[in-house]
Amino acid sequence: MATISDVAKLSGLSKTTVSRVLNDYPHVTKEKRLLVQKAMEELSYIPSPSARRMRGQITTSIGVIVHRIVNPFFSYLVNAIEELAYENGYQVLVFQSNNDPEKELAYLNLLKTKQVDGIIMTAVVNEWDDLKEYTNFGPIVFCNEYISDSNLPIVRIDQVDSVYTGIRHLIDRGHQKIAYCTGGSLFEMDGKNNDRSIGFQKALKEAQIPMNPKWVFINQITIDDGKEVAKELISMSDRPTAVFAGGDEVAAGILIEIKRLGLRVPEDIAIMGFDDQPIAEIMEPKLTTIRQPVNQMGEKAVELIIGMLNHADQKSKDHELPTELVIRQST
Amino acid sequence: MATISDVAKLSGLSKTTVSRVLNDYPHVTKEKRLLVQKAMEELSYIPSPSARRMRGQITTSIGVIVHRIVNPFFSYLVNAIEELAYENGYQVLVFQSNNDPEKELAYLNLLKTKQVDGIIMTAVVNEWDDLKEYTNFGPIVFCNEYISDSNLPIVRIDQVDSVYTGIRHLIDRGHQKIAYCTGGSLFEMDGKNNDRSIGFQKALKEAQIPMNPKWVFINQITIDDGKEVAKELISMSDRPTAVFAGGDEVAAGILIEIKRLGLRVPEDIAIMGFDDQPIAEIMEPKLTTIRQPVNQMGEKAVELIIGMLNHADQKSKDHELPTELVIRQST
DNA sequence: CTGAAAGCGCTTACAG
DNA sequence: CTGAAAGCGCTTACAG
Repeated sequence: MATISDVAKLSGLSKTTVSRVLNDYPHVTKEKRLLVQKAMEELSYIPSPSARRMRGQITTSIGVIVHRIVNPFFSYLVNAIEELAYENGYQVLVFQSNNDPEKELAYLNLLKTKQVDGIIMTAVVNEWDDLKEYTNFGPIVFCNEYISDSNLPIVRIDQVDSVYTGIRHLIDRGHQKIAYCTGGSLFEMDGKNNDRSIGFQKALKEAQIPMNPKWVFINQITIDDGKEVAKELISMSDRPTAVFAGGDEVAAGILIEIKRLGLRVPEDIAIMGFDDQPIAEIMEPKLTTIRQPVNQMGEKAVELIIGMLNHADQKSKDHELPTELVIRQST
Repeated sequence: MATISDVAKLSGLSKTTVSRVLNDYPHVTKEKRLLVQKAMEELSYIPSPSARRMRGQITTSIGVIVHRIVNPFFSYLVNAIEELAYENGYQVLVFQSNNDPEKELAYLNLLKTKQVDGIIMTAVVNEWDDLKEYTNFGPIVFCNEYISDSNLPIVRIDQVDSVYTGIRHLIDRGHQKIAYCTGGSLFEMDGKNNDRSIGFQKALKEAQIPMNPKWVFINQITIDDGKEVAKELISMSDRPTAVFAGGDEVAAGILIEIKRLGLRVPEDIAIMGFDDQPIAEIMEPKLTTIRQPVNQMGEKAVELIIGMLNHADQKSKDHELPTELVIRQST
């Protein structure tokens, strides 16, 4: 590997000058600049990122914290992030927090040690109090999940309104008994799941439907979780006629199990999901769902991070992207 | 951030000694070692990876080249890799080559610049001649796709036998007209897809069934690709009675479209997939498929890379993991 | 506009 | 067993 010294030697100039053309420093004469560039070309010189990093300079990697990469919503998000990052010369590290606060902190710690230059949090499990110290060590952006009560930029959809719209759709279809599945837990006071449940309650209240706590299912994430929900639903004496799931995987699980148990969708129980993952199109009947603009979300987050790395001012903190109610056959 | 000098100062010892305890160098007295450790603790010292990297030493990141992360087979592979890597203190970078040879080389180039310490290639698009120069710059391991005619370690399943078993299953069910979908292209002389087609031809030959080139579909990867295949299949005057797809996504696409067009599976056309992705269980009828041990594959690859980074000898080049024929309802 | 020198945080001969 | 010093490949005051 050629080093900066080799380039300096070959071009007959100093390392300083070479470094200057490397970093687009203004005051270098055209002739010297060309000499240097020619030498770099000839030696197929690539500056050592480790050395540059150590000097606290240019950086080229972004960490993305997800709950789990095998959830299609997250893999599509990572896909969008990786593609735009690549175009900008950045590499992407995948961090699976798997709902473990310790793991999340361990990943954030990589910001301290300059292993990554910035972090996109698409999942968040710690409290803001435990998170905020890391903001001193590099840019952090929320994308998907978030803590409103923070000073970080947020890329998100309007959770309140999206869920409100979904529940309204169910109500418009004549449903009064509506079950609700969330990936979150009880007692969240901030963030995505909290906003969603506000949307849920708003729609119910508006239609003067009392909420039945027995029909609320927390910590529901996977297809298998959905199957369990379906079993519970069916065993109830007072059974809901519709169920809203916070993710298409859970919705799919419910759908599969309900059909297996001999009931019809949507006639006996209507089901709607969230995200609009490929699976929504595959189910029979096809899932009604709320489409998230996953590519735009990922791209916006990359844009923000790179902007912050270049010390651009963040004009606005909140970046809200539009969702869309996709009505198919399950409602 | 505390540096090695801070630790040296606080412990009253030299940087050399601190560095030695950091790297488990043998000849340090217990007392001094404890002094150093106490100082490190007190300062919550974390060695700078950039600096260590620059000295050509300990490294902590592994790149994984995949075709595209949104393919569930790859996201499960990355999941397994990330988890084991995390346990060993390594970070994982996701590189999507997206079938682009240039991108693949750009990623491999990160090995040269020490941005990653090793690379797991789960996808490979370049020829060995263009790849081999990179082997000088750090460990590379094939996992999933591979080039047999190379000197790199390979983690793989027995492609020949797996496909052979699949096709045999179809033949045993009475099928003689069998279509074949592969993600590869024609004229591949080495690697996964070549081995698969050997398995395909072996099974046919053994049953004395001539191969019909019209029933071979190349470059088939996504659900949408599968739908197209189904349309073509159905429009044929001499139509196959069974189709083998090299991935569950393609198989799912075929299944969906065939049903939509009013034919029955497996009565009119039997379908089998490959991988055993979650989607296989979701389809109706459920997909018969070949299960790949995706977790084991990812873990084995990490194990090999870390071993190589620690300069352990690679005893064997080939690591073959078992597959399983999972018979469900689509055949 | 250009360069010599110091320094980033480590490791590694070399010497004792 | 331990340490002073050189060096990894860069950047950045400082000086001219």
